[in-house]
Amino acid sequence: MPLKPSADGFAPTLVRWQRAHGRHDLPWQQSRDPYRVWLSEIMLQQTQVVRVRDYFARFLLRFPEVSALAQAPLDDVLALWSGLGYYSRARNLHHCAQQVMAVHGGTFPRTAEQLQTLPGIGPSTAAAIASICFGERVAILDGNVKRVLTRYLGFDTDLAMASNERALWQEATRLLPQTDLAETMPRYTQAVMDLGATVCTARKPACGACPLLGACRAQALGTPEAFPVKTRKLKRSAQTLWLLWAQTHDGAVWLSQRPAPGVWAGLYCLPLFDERDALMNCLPLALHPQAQDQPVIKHVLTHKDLYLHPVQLVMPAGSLPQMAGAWVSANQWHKLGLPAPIRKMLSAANG
DNA sequence: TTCCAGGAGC
DNA sequence: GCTCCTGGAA
Repeated sequence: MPLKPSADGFAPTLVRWQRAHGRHDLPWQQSRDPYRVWLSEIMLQQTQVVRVRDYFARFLLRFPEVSALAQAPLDDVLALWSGLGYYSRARNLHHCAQQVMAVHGGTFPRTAEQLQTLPGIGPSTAAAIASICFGERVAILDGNVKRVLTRYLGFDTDLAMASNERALWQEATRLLPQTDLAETMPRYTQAVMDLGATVCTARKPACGACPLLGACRAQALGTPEAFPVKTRKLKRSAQTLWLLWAQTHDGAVWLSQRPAPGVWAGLYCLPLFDERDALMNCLPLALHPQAQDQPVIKHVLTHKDLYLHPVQLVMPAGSLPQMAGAWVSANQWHKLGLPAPIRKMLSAANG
């Protein structure tokens, strides 16, 4: 008997499907320890599973529990996070660990409502932790789930409007399991994430392998890829930045820490300038002939194209007193938190 | 080369 | 409503 796009049968179908066809081998699935689930959920925000695996393992090795993370210097956390992107997540992660220690006595709160008060934990992440670890009946609504639900329901209003997003959240709550919550909620939450990641994909969804086949509105319409509907007014601007790439003969580079708000906040970076003149004005005149413009690197952010112009300068050791920063030896900068394009550029030049 | 997925904070 | 990053797919 085919399902109707109603609440009946939706959750049980997904729970059964998860048992047989969901993912069970992810490292953070081996326990319902809130620390591990929290750590993985923060890393999985805006980031694919394949990229998270190694970072998760390294973090857990270095910080086996929340107290270790709370005690670590922020620089260590950023260094370990380097390359994963969206560095405010790392700063919030650290801040959250400290708050769990200071405010909650080292134990994560057990409800989504309380979890949401912690830094870096929004409504969806709070629901993920509360449902997986504590069986609370709360709905996650990340990108995967929006896709699954809008397709299943044929939900075709614009999610860019807050009222429509709220309506979808209500639908998500209506579709949750009704019974045996301690047992079904963790598996249901995992099921919608798994279905969105492996079957109900953004492009070329594998409708033939979907347990909701026959009940899904979008599949019946033949236009699954038309969901979810979200108008975006993304105007991407361009910005040129000049990088002072000062290097000694033995491979040390001049690095300074990025200020708190803005791109790459808290990371170590080559000094950045808006204009080439501003960069050159920070150098002694005698060094100007040594300056060599390197090929432009294009680095794309969500809504900004960065054009990075490195100006390389090999010079004797000695300080560059006109600007903040320090010489960092090749052994040391490898271990620092660096933006991905900077790390890549330095590594290509120095092996 | 361009396009795109992916939540929280402010 | 705007800001934040990256790598893989098209």
